[in-house]
Amino acid sequence: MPEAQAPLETTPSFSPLYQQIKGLLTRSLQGGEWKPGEAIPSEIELAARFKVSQGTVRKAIDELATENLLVRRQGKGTFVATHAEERTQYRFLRLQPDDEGGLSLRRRLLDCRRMRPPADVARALALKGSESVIQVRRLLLQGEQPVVLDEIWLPAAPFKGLTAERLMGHRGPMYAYFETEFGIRMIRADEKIRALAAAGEAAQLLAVPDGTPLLSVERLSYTYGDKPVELRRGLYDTAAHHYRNALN
Amino acid sequence: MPEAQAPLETTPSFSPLYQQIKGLLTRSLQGGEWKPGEAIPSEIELAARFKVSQGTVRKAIDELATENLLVRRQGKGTFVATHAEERTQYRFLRLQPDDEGGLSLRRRLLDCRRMRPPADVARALALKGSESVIQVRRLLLQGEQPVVLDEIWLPAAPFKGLTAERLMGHRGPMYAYFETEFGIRMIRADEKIRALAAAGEAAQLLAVPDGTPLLSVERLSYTYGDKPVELRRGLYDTAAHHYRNALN
DNA sequence: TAGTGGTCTAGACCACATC
DNA sequence: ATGTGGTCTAGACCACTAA
Repeated sequence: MPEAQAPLETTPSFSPLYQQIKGLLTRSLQGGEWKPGEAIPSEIELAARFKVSQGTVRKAIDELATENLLVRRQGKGTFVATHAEERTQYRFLRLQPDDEGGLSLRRRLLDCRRMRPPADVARALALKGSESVIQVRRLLLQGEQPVVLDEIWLPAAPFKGLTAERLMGHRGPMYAYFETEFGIRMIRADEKIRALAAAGEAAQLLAVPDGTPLLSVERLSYTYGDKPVELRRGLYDTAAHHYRNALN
Repeated sequence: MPEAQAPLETTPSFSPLYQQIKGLLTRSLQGGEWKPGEAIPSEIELAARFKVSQGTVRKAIDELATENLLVRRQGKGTFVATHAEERTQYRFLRLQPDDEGGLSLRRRLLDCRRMRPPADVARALALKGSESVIQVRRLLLQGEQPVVLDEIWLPAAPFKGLTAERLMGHRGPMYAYFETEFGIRMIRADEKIRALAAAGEAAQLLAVPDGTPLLSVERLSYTYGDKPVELRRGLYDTAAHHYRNALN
């Protein structure tokens, strides 16, 4: 017979049980109890652990799945999302070739160095005054044609040990590398997009004339707990590609 | 005692009950049984109508709510979504001023005329050879500064009677006007974004020098049944604004 | 107070994957 | 055969809104 459940926590402020469960699951994810790609315990198991019904656990997991923190697979289990096994790669890159076709880009690492962050970078990453950062620059090429020039800023502390050689060495998405090597998983991002004219070194690297209009994409990526951990400034040559966005 | 429910439809192919309910609800929305802004019947009522449990109706409504076709309001009911009463207006416009502040734009109608569609427009709107279109052009201004130049293409048939005078006359979002005047509601859209250089009339209208990099935003909007009903080509001056996008 | 959506439970059964 | 997620039900109670 359904009875009002005992409150799971003696919090004074009200929040639905499944939200509390969701919080507990998030904490376990954040704390590394289950790693990217691994299965989390079954719904029944979690229900027993938290002393709630399966339906309540289910609703919590449902929300985490729509937020892309978890992935459900019928018959197999529920897994921690990972950038390593994305469907078509590129979880966050919205670039598409104009002529319907798959996007397959080669990477060319330009440089990777540790430095004091410019003021705006430090502000975006919410860094204290003394913390340094790692700057990575790279090109993405379609065949021989450069399409994207990326400038990536990472806080040096959590990415300690990141070097050009190691970056070169890995296969697959950079975000997958961050997961396995540094235990940092990007869960969402905000982008600011504008148009600007190619100039100087950027124009040279992208092999376009000075003054060519480029898409400027500034992406701030967050891990668990809404903590910003990556600032990425991309210049996209949209001569043969476009940025695709679905509005729902 | 829970029993396997009788199949609601004698469809040979399997689909969950709540998906079938969702389909029926969508058909009612499409058919205009409930109009934008109106309340749909309560969950209990719908459950009785469809001879399923409230939970099943609930799940169907949940999905339609996350797709922004319906809006739930606790204690009041479930309502058909409308562009008329959006939170911050601008359901689809992702433009934001660089300095944190609200976006408030004036509209200036440039022209509105009926014509044979260019081939690419006809293709995008999936028009037969003989159908004509209405082209609307307008400016959006921040104070005295033009920020957006829109070129809007609509199939003439469903928008029969649309004139410059009527467009001028209405208040509120254009999409709200389309709902009340023509019974056409935009439910989702796809955008293709690129950078290009201002030229000719567009540069003049936006009051920028020739060659100024602009954001080109091509939006194809869909009504119920994934039917494309509007092609909008916007040129955004990103000198003091940017296109904001959240990646989840 | 009545009506609506929101939460929670318990249990049955289905679909899928694996052994 | 077993275990996982997925669907469906029936019923109780909570939170919010409006008369």
